Amino acid sequence: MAQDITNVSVTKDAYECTITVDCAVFGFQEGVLKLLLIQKLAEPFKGFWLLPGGIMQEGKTTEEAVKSVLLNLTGLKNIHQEQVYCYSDVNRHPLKRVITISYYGLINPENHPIIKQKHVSGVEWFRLDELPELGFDHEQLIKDALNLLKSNVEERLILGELLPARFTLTELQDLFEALLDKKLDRRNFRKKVLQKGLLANTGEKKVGAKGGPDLYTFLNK
Amino acid sequence: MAQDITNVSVTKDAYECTITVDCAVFGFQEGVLKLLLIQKLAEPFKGFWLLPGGIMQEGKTTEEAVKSVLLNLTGLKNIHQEQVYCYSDVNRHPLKRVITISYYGLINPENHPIIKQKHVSGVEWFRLDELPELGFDHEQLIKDALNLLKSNVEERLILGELLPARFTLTELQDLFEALLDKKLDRRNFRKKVLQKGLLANTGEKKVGAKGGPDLYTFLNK
DNA sequence: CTAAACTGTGTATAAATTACACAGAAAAGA
DNA sequence: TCTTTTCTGTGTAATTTATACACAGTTTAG
Repeated sequence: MAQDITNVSVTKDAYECTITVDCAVFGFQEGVLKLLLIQKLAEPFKGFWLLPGGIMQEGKTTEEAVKSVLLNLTGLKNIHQEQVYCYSDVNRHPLKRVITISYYGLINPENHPIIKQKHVSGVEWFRLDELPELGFDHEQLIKDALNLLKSNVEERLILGELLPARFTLTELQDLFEALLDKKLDRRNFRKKVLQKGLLANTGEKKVGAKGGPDLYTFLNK
Repeated sequence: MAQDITNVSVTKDAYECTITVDCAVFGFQEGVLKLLLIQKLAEPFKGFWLLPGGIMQEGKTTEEAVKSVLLNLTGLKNIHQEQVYCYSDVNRHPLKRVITISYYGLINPENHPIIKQKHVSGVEWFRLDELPELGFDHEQLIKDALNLLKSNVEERLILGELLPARFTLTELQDLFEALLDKKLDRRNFRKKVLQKGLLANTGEKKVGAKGGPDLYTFLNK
């Protein structure tokens, strides 16, 4: 019953399989959290909306593959990304066996114009409560990505590129409220995020804003 | 500058790469947390101690690959396992490009005798503070696995197979103290774990133990 | 220069966490 | 069998953390 070593050790002729990456790109737009989806032009799942995704090319890391995929499908570049999970069910893709590493990204859509590339029939931002029917197991990937996003935001203040280099605490709070989908008390919110020790008051004030709010930055970044 | 669709879409001839899995098997033995390592019989890293690991075979999920690898190298079977992270650096393996999905497992060594298989020169439990020099990037994998283990234990009471079906709160606390590497107050510990709502008092007492401690079980398992 | 909209702050209350001690139950040993 | 030892189970006071809440000062808009 014991199997041979060739079954587990890495050899030149070891079984290989295609690696794909999918990326849930979240954008904060008009005060609400949205998700970027593409519409497929070709089978499988032609016409369905999906997370942007694709194969990892030779010599690339999965992180580099995510960058390449996003550029090729949506025109997006320079996206902060976090790894979510590896999905390896055998029948995830109808054409051939693939393993998928999923990521999420966080961007400010104003800084990242999306440019539909020729091999997709649509690229659009969707409100999270108005998602269309999705292909593959992408509902699950989105759910998992959103959970990780929330815990990264709340516990580690990981906000990707949603904030400019210098920002006000109100801008930060608005973000929190949209991402976590709940209203927060201003004074308590400030106490909480400041005592994490990740923020520094620049001593400068934002001009052109009522009240003259202080500008903050992230300390270790 | 825009790349062609063939670079990202899944096709029959899409680039493929070997998938490996590594598993940090933690065991709770003699009141202390240990890690199971194997010693390699062949290059690369011949003679080095490593996490048990190996390739994913055709038609298997990564979870199944972990099971197969553990059986083939250590004789272990039926191990609770949790996915940790996917490592995709291009030069992780000297023989060829591989992508590694890492897992951790938690077992009670008394229930799982380890049987050195013929293609490894050693299989041993090591105390975490007495780990030998390790091959590959396994120091990093262990660090990441241990972090996830701790947060899974503390937040979600995920204890794998370290506990029998029915156990006393003292047994649970001893586990916590070993896994988290700190001393806990008995009364406060009880309040905390009980209010998670994951445990049920069976109403029975453990026989053969002083004090006649109550036996508990996990509710949803 | 007045009105409107925003910022920054402190305190009292509630909730959660921590520190701490003793009586009862079972086993071990005389 | 009874005395000692070792373990279990529990409550409360003190501290820390989280929550609810209001007003005076600053800036833009008109």
